[in-house]
Amino acid sequence: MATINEIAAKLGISKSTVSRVINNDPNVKEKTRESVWRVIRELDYKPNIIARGMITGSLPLVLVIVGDIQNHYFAKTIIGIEKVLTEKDYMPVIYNSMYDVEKEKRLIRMAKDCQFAGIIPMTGVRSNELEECLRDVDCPVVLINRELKKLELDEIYGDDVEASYKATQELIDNGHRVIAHLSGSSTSTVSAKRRLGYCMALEDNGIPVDEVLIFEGKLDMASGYALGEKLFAHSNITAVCSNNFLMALGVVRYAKSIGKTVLKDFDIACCETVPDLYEESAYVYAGADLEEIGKKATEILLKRIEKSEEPRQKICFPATQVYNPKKD
Amino acid sequence: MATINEIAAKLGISKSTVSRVINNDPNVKEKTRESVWRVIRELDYKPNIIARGMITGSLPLVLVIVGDIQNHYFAKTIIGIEKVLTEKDYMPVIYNSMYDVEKEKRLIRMAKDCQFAGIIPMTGVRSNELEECLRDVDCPVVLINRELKKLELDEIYGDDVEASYKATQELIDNGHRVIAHLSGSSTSTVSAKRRLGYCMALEDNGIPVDEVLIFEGKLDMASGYALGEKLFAHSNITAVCSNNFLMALGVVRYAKSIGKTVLKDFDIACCETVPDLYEESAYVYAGADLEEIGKKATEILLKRIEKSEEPRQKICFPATQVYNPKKD
DNA sequence: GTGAAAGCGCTAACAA
DNA sequence: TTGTTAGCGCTTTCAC
Repeated sequence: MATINEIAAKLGISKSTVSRVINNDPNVKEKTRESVWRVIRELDYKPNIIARGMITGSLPLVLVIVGDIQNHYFAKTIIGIEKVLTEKDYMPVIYNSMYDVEKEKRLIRMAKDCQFAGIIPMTGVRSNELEECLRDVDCPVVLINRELKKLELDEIYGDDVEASYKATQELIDNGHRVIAHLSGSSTSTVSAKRRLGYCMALEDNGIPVDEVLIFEGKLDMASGYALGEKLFAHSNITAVCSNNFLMALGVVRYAKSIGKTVLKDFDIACCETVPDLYEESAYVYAGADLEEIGKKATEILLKRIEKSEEPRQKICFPATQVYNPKKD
Repeated sequence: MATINEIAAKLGISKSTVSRVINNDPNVKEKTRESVWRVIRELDYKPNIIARGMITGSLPLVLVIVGDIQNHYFAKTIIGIEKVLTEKDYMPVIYNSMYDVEKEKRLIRMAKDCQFAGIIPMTGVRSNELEECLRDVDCPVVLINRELKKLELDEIYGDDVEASYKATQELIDNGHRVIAHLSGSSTSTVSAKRRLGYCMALEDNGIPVDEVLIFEGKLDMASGYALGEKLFAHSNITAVCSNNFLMALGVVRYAKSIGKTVLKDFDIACCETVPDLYEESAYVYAGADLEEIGKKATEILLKRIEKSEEPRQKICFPATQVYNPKKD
């Protein structure tokens, strides 16, 4: 690997000048600049990121923590993050925590030790310990879809209350009155908001909230399947407002196993956008544009990395993507 | 952040001794060692990974390239990789290429520039350019489920021919004779092998291979859905051997849209293990244990990073996980 | 416009 | 068993 020294030696100039050229310092004579670039190309020189990192104190790496990589909710957001990051020569480091706070803490510490340029935590788990951990890092942090009350961080999030409200409203519009809600853990901010939107929509339509109709589970398909069993034990339930798509899939799978069919025997809604193939399917849904959320968060993170002193931002993306198979 | 110098100063010893303690050099008096550790704890000292990296020439980061993070095939393997890696204080850097060779090349170059400790490419795309790119890196590389003929690299892979063979055999055992095959791109080694296993099983059972029954597509659900339409145009097809699970899901979804039901109207098999919730479902499948593959590959990579001079390894994991809903 | 020199935090010879 | 020294490749003063 060629170094800055070799280039300097080859041209009979000092390495400072070479460094200036690499870093686009204007104080270099045009001729010198050109000859340096020429040799850089000749020698296929690549700056040593680690050596540079030692001085600048950081590496061009951004840690992105997601709860479950198989969940399209995270996957779609990651697409947006990656687009912005790689464009600016930063490298996304995706970490799949499986909602395990200990794992997340461990990775954040590693990112700190490796002097990452930034961190984007995207899991919805509230956790004091994690908050402590995040307070200790010395790089910018932008939160996606989560709040950390004690920390003054930029926050980008979809309007989950609105999404859930709209999804529930669609079910009500379809004529349903006994609507179950599948919720995630109550320690998740996102889940809490979606539960709230569901309750608000019911109340605004004069339907009393019945706690018995709210089922709590994990956010995966298996959990949806398990809750499906409990849920259909209530013979009077005609619709389900599911926290997320994966759980909804699980419910539909269970329903099928007992001979019930979506749209015919019951309606089901998700409080988030669905994977592409399901965009015009039997699922009612309402949610924000996840890729845009990912992009926006990353843009803000990059600005912070470049030491922007803008005031703290809290950006809410409305639930613009709404679909109801019985309407559209 | 405390440094090695502060610790040395505080104890009135040299930084070399501190460095020795940190790196578990046996040539340190027990008393000295203890006092150093005490101060390390007092000052909450963390070694600067970047500074260390400058000397050792590498960072404790391993790049893992997958084609599609939403595909459980990759996700399951990643679980195994992450377990081994974090245990040894390495950090997994997952990159989701969406099967885009350009993106992969870019990330590999970044990993090289950042002096990553190792790379695990897991996409099945054959590509000369990628091969060039991988030849240039100076860290160990272990391949999962892919071959690079020109490079002498360790390779860990599931026996895809066997998986496909077994899956097809199960369909034949169920009485099928007109079995379609959904294949991935022919530039993918894995896809080519699965196609081969399908053909071999047919031939071994005296069923001539009919090219018309082989459909090529992308490896996602949408593609399966699209191919479903072509496929069911052949009214005589009674079973489908799908390259992967996502495509199979797509087919089943399309089938449903035209009123066809799995197990009743047709059988479908996947040449890989399925996500947990589908382990005892309507899908026939055969495949290797993906988590084990991930673990094994990572163990070998770690050994290479520690300069093990073992001969090159090619480890094949047989398709031990077989399921047929009509048998079990 | 350019160069010389210091130094980031650490490891690894070599010396004692 | 420990200390001294050099240096990894780069950026960044500070002179000139």
